Amino acid sequence: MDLRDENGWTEQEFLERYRPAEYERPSVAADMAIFTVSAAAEDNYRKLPEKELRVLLIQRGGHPDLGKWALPGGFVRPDETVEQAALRELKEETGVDRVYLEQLGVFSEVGRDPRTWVMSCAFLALADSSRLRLQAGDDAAHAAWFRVGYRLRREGKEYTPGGLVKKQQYELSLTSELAELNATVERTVTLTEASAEVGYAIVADGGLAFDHAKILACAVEWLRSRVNDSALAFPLLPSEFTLTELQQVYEVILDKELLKAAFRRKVADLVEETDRYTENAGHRPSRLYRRKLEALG
Amino acid sequence: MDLRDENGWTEQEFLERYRPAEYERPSVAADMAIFTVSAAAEDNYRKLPEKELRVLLIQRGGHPDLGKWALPGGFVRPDETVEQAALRELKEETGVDRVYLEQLGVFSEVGRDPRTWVMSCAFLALADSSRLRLQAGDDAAHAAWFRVGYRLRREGKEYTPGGLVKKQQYELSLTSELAELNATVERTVTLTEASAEVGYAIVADGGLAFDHAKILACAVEWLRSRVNDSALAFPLLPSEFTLTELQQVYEVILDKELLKAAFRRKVADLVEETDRYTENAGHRPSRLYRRKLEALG
DNA sequence: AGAATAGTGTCTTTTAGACACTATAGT
DNA sequence: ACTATAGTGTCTAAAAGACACTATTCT
Repeated sequence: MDLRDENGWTEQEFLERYRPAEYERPSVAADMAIFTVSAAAEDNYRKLPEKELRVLLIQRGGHPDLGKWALPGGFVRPDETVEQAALRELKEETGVDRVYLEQLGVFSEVGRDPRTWVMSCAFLALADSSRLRLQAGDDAAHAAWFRVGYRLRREGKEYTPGGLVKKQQYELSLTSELAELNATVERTVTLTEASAEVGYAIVADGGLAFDHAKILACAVEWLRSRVNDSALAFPLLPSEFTLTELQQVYEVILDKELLKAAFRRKVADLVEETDRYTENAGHRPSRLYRRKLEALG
Repeated sequence: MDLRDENGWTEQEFLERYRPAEYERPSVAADMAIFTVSAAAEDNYRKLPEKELRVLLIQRGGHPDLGKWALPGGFVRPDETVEQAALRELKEETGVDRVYLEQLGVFSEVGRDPRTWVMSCAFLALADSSRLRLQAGDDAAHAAWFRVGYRLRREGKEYTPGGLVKKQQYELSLTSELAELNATVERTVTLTEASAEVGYAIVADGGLAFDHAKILACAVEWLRSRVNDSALAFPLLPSEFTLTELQQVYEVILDKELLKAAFRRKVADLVEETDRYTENAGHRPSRLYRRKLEALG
């Protein structure tokens, strides 16, 4: 590039003279909501165990928010992308390295971290529970998989001049052997002629650190809104699975029962049969399926 | 909070002693793809003018990438969120302040800015063309609305052990009176049993600065994938519009013609009639509709 | 045999696609 | 009168919902 700027410099000359600006810079953390679907305990040998949606949380071992539960994560380094940082932290804290990873968004509310200017680049990760092994990180006193519940509790509309504001309070309940957290998040949809805006506010953090209740609410909503489009359920299952297991993943994410026949029709093109069946189930065995790679793009 | 950490400090004591870590920090820019739908010139007084999807680009007046075209944007400040930064920059550069704004994601590839470590938090904004007035910012030699084209040019699949890689080359063409840019972006979908990953790479930047061809490709794909769910089309229209105009917005985003009867059935619940009609159109006048606020959440 | 799930068939309802038809201001 | 769009009706095809029925293995 031989173009010269108003100082008569080429790009090369400009870069040699360039000194990072005096602007203040934020720390950027990659935090992630890693979900898995695991089987609850079942005493009746005949019945299939119920599936549960679970998310990994780590109890903070230092200030700020000492003792509260937080999403695993860490700061992004200059030699990596935010995705690489997320995968690195995930590997360090759970030992998993091949997961489905998706950006949720940047959470940058002023004052969200009392130490300094920190924005969080939040990720959603999905992993097959059979491949997980949990490793508590160095900064974590404890780590645990929490059962996730997310339900609408209250809803209200309000008409304003030229618009409509809709407020919904969702209860986010997280349960594990170590703790039971109940956070309340308010989702506000502001609708005007020209724009639409969705905002989240934490009404009660329920023992979750920073603004992580908000991130988790976004993560669950993201999951629910996208489970149908793409093949989001497969990363949550082992490579061979029954159609009932696949259906249970959908049901656990949507928190809603689906009809078997319709579900099977819908996923028919996404999977392919194997010759194998489940065994010793206490009832009729079930054919195992594989994800059909040809499908989807 | 009276909890004490391993040094015996309370959170207050910890924060008083806290010094920002020595970690290197990135600059974070909020860049945005602001779209509008405007009417092309039409010589036949009877015919409706064709609609065009347009995006605002600014020609860089300084190094690096001097002379190339870039998305408007600027650095995030410590006293604002990334959304506020995007809106502030938008206001400064276009004079618009009430727009639909959505996070697209963080683009953080190492070396994407030759000066220093800069990650871009990319936004998609939608605005009604009748309300726009363009103001060239201080750092911009020129600014212009570019007609956007985004088409698949080449596609290929490749089977790898345990997976499938699908590569698609899209041509992104941007046309204005000032310049005609043709970038090529490769979209790579990597599918394995456990995960799925979508990556973008710039094959040819066509005169677009930094990785902005990639951001624009993501923006157009985001628009196309979401135009149906939510009421994405309304921010692109004035408050009263004809159903044909609404349909044209969908068509211009999807780059595809839709059937009138089916389209009207689909949007019937999203709009409400007014008593007003278009006038002097050279043909039968058309009823004006308004967005129905009651619909959607 | 009985329990519990696997898997299929079919009827109904809803939604989308296709296309033809009528209606009407403006020149 | 003619043009170009506005707007509706209807047939068909595809997808989703509902539900009943048969099949099968393990205890």
